[in-house]
Amino acid sequence: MAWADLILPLPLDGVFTYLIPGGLEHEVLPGKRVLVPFGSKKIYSAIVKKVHDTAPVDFKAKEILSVLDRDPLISEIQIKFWEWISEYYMCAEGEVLKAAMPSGLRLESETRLLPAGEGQQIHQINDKEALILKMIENKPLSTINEITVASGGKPVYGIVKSLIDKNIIIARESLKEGPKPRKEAFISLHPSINTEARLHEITALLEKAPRQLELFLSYLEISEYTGNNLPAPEIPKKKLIRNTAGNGPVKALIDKHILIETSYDISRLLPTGEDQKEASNLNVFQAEALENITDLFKTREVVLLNGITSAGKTEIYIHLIERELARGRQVLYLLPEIALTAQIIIRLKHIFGEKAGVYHSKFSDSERTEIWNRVLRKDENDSYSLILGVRSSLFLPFSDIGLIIVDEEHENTFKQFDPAPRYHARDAAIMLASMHKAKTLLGTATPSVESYYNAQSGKYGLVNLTRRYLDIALPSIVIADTREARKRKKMKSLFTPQLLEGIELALSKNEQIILFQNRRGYALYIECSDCGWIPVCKHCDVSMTYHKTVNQMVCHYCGFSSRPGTVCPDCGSNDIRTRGFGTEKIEDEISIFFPGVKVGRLDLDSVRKKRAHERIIGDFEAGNLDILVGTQMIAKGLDFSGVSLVGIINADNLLFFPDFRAHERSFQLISQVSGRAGRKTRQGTVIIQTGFPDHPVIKNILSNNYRKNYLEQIYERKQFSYPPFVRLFRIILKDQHRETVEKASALLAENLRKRFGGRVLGPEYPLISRIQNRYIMNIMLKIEKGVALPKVRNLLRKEIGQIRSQPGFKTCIIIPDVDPV
DNA sequence: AGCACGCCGACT
DNA sequence: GTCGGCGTGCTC
Repeated sequence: MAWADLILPLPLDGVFTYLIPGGLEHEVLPGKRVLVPFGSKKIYSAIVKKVHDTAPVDFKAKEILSVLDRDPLISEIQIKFWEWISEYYMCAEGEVLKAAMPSGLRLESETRLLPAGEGQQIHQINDKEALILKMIENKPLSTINEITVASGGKPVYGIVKSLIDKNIIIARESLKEGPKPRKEAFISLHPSINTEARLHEITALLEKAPRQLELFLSYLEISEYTGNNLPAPEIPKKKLIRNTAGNGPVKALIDKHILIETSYDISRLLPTGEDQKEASNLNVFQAEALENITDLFKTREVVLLNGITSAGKTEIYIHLIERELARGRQVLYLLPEIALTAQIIIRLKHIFGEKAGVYHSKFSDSERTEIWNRVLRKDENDSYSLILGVRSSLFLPFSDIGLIIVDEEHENTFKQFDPAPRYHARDAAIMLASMHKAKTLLGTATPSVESYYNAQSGKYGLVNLTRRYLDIALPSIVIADTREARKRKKMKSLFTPQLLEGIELALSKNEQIILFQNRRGYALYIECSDCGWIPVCKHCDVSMTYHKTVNQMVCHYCGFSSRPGTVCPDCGSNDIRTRGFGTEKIEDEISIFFPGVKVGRLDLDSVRKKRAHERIIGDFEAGNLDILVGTQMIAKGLDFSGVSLVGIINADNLLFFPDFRAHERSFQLISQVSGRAGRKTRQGTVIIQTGFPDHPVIKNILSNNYRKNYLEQIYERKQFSYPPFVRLFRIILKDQHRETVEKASALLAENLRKRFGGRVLGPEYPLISRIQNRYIMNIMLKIEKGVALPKVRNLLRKEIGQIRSQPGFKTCIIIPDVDPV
């Protein structure tokens, strides 16, 4: 056993074999991190995948420099899961590693070096080693990179390694490393001060130190402590010193043993124990659904819970989670980014307290590392056994999952697109669950066609929950025909008379309104009305969206922005107008039609700033806003009791989006948004503006008929060979030169057709044919059921490799995207 | 990905 | 004459 196959955090296929140096034989184990040299300069920390005794034949293995962990950091199941993701989604295992681990745990050439410290034997060291050692002694915690630079750019790892071997220096070990959790200081009274008499004594004692006295009294006031032999409450230090100058008095009182200061991890201070609530009792329909789920889990790995909005799915989840935790197993509750809101977090935190951890993309790396560690340390008192997280929380180091809940299962944001691995969190969750011998529950009001199909075919269990919690009436839906209104010249800007009346009525009754528009920005574009010139992004092939508040035109694909001129650069005309409309413009128009009304906006632009999202939602909840204008962000997981009207400004740009999922998505989105209307007591109203009131999807929405919509969709999918009847592979080609992508795509498509025939579609330019100066072409592969997928993948890999190896195509980026959404 | 090597154009 | 551009090959 002398070699180790390693996964390096690089987008390179396969593993890399390194020699295990003498002395490390028993330390190099699967799942541990090791430090290795790679290429001429770099040092990476890699994960050991396998240890073996097969000598490599066609290359000379380098040696592992050091082992970073005492115990494996990655379990066997995780390695298997990474392997599956990389195989299924056709990416390198290194790319999975990068997505899976917080970068804090992935030290690269940033590895810090330390002198080994006292009591070391004196070894013989040569001049070079002495020099490096000196550097490390002078500046402990230097990185390998820094030392390389300091020694004139010459590779130093050999020297570093021999110093590590001689135990003269050490690479900082994982056990000591990692970011410190953020702490918050709390102030309490010294335990000896616990009677009213003592309090009086202290007050007298502090007579001559007015500032300290003031502080002491202010503690008593805030904490409402009166001394009755009870322990004094801890209050946040921030709160105590808010009105005092500086830290001096606090320190003085601590020195006098009057106050004591304690620090806690901030993450433990999120809503916890004190107001912990019980899960509420289930109504008869929920109880029945719960029982059905339990029953189906006896025979199925996956159950789809199709529960309409407001049916109380979360309550059912809570009961299932409680049961699983009681069995000592872990639970993962996955939500799409936009649905993971404060509302749901607080609710679950109240019930599960410190057992529940939240994993969100907005967390800093140190917070992620902290969560990682708390999942890893199962069964310790600060460990998390329930994780509430976004798709990447699939990669947390669970050791024994009992249940994975995928809420809002139909959301396409569960599919990662940008960097590899391009995985679908719902599908990956099902795989992960099976590796843990756990069950998966998919929950949604509007199942994806794929999942519902699986439920119909018996592959998944299906549980319906059709009764709204407390029997709240469904909102009444009004279709406002924009074409008709336009014909009669009744349209006022973007609004039909129905919508304007609806808004007015709601406002008069002091009720709140949500307006949904699927586009952000002010205008979709600016146009010269004389020559038709439209400004386009100079890096991408899209027209620029005009944002009025900043007077900028912004490209929503690459973020490039520029200031619009007042004259057309093409023809010199100064008749430049805005066309189309986004959320910003609606916000603007509302204040014209309804002066004095308070309007808020919730879209990607308005929530860029940290906490802006919470602030806007909070304002709306508190009734400080009358109208909330937003994109799909408003559709998810929010529960506003004061809303009586939901307006959908333009359903048509959803319905006619050129994609085979457009109808499915329209139904889902409009249902979700509608669900925001009139939740608690009153019946709400939804007004949908469309030019096509007879469109089948609109009809299905009117009759609230998910099933009919599904049947229409599944029929189309079958007719035109789309998932779930076929499996899609999209191959994306990108290059800076139009000609290169076109030639490479044409050749790849031609070669693929030789193997797959008519299953190959394209190449085609996508809707946006150039992004960030790269031209893009897509080839689609439709593989019918029953064809062996590993074979397909191998052929695809081979053909892609074949194109990549040709001179002239070397610069072309070729990316397979499996099960694209 | 990141780095070295090597081959061509515009510069001190 | 050389500096630096990118196209290409390689990394255990």
